[in-house]
Amino acid sequence: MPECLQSFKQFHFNEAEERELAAYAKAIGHPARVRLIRILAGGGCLGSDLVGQIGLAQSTVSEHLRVLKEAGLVHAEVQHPRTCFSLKPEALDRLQALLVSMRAG
Amino acid sequence: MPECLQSFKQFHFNEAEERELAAYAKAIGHPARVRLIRILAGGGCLGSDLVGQIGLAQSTVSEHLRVLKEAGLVHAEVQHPRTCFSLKPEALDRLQALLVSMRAG
DNA sequence: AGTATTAATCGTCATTTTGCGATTAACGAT
DNA sequence: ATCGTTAATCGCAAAATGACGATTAATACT
Repeated sequence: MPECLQSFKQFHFNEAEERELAAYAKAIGHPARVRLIRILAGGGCLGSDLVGQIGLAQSTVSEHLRVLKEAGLVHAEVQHPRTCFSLKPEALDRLQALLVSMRAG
Repeated sequence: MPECLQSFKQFHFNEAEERELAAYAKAIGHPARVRLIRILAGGGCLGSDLVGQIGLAQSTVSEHLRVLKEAGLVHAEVQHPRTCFSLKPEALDRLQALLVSMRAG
């Protein structure tokens, strides 16, 4: 079915957006991080019951959370001994928008 | 703003879907692959003008295409000396649906 | 049979990622 | 001042990824 005859087409690449989308996707690209997002999407946040919910060591969960924070998907609010993690919905909105625009371009 | 008091909530994880979403995201999680998808979304397919469009070696582009194929995002149809690559829109539909359900769960 | 073209594969190297245990830092409570 | 609790960080090992040049495979055309 594919026509294969658009070799000549001009593409206007938005390199910044491409990197932005890739960064979001990369952050989500691990089952443990998908699960973390799933949990955090299910309402506010929790300390590190996250560690309990996922079958991984505390340091490993912390690292995954770091990745998510670095990508801007998750926010951390320190509260005394524990920290409160929460999703940043705007980031997921943005990701979805980037996905759409990638297809429609 | 986050309430941080849902430690007790029960989560029904769909591990298969989590891995599925992570796999899609991981495949997209590289700028070169985002660009490949962008190009392929812009109509049918092309041989390896792809190599020209992206500033990478032929073997590298081939590897990125392999990743995209393995993730089910791209289809390859061999035509004599050259191969015709095309997007699989169902896969992107599925990815978007998984993203939505991850947020709403 | 021999040539040209194109994608895939191989081998290699450097870098990054994943995971763990152990340690550290912060800070409220005793 | 000491004790708990919790998250972050430090090393470290194993594995995966990204990139390249070189080689191979497949197949139309001479």
